[in-house]
Amino acid sequence: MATIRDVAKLADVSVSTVSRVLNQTGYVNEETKKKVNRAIQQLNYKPSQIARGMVSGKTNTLGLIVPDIRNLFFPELARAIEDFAQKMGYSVIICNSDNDRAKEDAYFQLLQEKHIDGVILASEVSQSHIQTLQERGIAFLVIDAIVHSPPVLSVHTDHIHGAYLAAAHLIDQGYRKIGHLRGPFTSSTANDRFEGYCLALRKAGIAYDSNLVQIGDYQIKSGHEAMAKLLVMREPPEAVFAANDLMALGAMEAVAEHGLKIPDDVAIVGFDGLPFAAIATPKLTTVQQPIYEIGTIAAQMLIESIREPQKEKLSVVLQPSLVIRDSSVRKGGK
Amino acid sequence: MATIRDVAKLADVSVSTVSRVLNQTGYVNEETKKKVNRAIQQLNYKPSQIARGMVSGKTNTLGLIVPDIRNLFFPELARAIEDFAQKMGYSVIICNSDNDRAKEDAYFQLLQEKHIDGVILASEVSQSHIQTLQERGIAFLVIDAIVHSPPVLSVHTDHIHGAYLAAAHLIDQGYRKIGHLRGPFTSSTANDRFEGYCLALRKAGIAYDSNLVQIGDYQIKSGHEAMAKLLVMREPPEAVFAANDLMALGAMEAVAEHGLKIPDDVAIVGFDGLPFAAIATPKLTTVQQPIYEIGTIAAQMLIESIREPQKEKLSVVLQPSLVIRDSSVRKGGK
DNA sequence: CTGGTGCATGGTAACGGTACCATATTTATA
DNA sequence: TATAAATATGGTACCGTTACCATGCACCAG
Repeated sequence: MATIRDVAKLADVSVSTVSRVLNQTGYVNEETKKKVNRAIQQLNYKPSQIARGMVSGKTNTLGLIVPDIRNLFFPELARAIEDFAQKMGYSVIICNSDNDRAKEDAYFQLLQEKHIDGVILASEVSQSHIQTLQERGIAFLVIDAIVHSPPVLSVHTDHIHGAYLAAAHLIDQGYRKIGHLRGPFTSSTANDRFEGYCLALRKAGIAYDSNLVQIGDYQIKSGHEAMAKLLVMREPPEAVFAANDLMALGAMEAVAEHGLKIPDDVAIVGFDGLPFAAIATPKLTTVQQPIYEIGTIAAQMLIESIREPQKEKLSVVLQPSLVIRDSSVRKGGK
Repeated sequence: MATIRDVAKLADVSVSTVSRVLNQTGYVNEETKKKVNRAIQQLNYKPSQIARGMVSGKTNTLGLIVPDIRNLFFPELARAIEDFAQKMGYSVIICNSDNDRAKEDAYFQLLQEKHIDGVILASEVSQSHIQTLQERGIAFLVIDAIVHSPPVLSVHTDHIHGAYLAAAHLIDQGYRKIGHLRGPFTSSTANDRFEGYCLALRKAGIAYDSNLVQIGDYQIKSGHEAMAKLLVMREPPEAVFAANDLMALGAMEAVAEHGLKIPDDVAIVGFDGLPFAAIATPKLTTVQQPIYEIGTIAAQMLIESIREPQKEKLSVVLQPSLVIRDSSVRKGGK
């Protein structure tokens, strides 16, 4: 690999001059500039980002920590982040944490050793890792997570409002006995979505019935099981709001197994707006999260914060929207 | 950030000694080692991978070029690669090429500037990029692609055999008039799958009928359109082998729109074995690619090749398997 | 007693850039 | 015409490591 010194020699100038041409700083004569560029071309010279990083302390690299890139929410998010980052001259290293403390620790070690400029945390966040980042002065941003310490960059969806829209839609369709398949108590999004569900009921004057709320873990199987429990009740709900699309899908399977029809016997609404919701049978009504937008904004805010560290740490909330499809609308009306 | 000099000063030894402790090279007295480790702990010192890269020319970083991480095949692949890489001390930078030449060029520029140790190409590969990598001495491996130049590391699925399994299965079910929704001519996997389809027909003594073969682009919509064309024929096929699961899904939609039932009126088989195939309605019979395994083997081979560049460049072929579900099996038999 | 060998440690030149200072030379300004 | 300002270029320390060489000491064999 050619170095800046090779270029300097070939162009018969000093390394300083080459550096100036490269970075467009200081004064360089037009003729000289051409000479240098010719040499660069000729040697197919590419400045080493490692050496640059050595001097500047910057690597133009971001870390993205997700639980598992295979979870359908994350490829879309990763794509958005990568798109924006690439446009701004950053590359993205992906880290699958599995929400596992040991793995996270290993990644944090790595990100520090590699002098990553910033991190997007789309996984669960532990207080101690946040602290590490703050102490080390590494820029970071959390997605959909609650952080108790001082102001921190964050982006989230308004899960409460989204869940409210979902439940209100079912109420609007005439249902009164509405079940909810909620996510784990440890998940703030699950708690928010549950809250939105309660809010809609309260607003409609419907009494909360804890028997209608089942707990799952955001996976298909748990949705299946939770729904099965509801279906064996003496008076099962006629409509169910699942806390995410995966659980909604599991619920749909359970309903089919019980020989019931969606939406005629049971209406179902999901949450997330993953692509498969549109192609499920029947097509799933769901609360659409603006995933790509979340990713873009996250990347944008993070990069801004890297470039102007003293700037105020903002928190952005995005609104989801209800996408009404077949799974929640009876053909002949209620 | 503490440097090796800070550690040396605190431990009252030379940087050489600290370096020796860090890398476990040369002689270091037990006592001294302890003293140094204590200093490292105390300062929370992490050796800079940038500085190390500066000296060694290695970055312990891999590039993964995919068309689009949102294509369901790739998250699984990426996860496998990342898992193995992480275990071996490498990080992975993802690049979405969109099979776009300009974007690929930009990434290649980047990977060179960042001194990436190796690249996995799961996107289309241009001859000139291969050449660049070879000239620069950057290790690389291609997945599911044909490379015409000298031996190159590669992993692929036996698409011909997989497609053969799919078509043979339909023949086995008693179908004789079997359609095929193929992928683009520019895709070697599409050509292979088409070949496997032809092979099965030939073996069963069924004449090839070009009217039964429609072309798509591996997306849902094209599967839908291609299937629609087949359904309006005077004598539409009773069974269709779609070149991937996405097109199979589109085909299923088209069948439903025509008021026909799967598998009673039309049997369908897909290819890839993506998660949603198992949860589609009806559940889709498909040729399962060992995606995670492909990724693991790819990462393993690439890292080996980085560490021993002179080693022979191997080509590994993995066998897919047919997963028979509801979309291709008539309840009462044919 | 001399010299080789194993152990332990230190000093310092790279690696490939950038930043900063020094030194012309030309041009504009008082 | 003297002097400042703008233009153009070169020299080199430094970023944080590692690799390599040098040095010193203890021990043992000849």
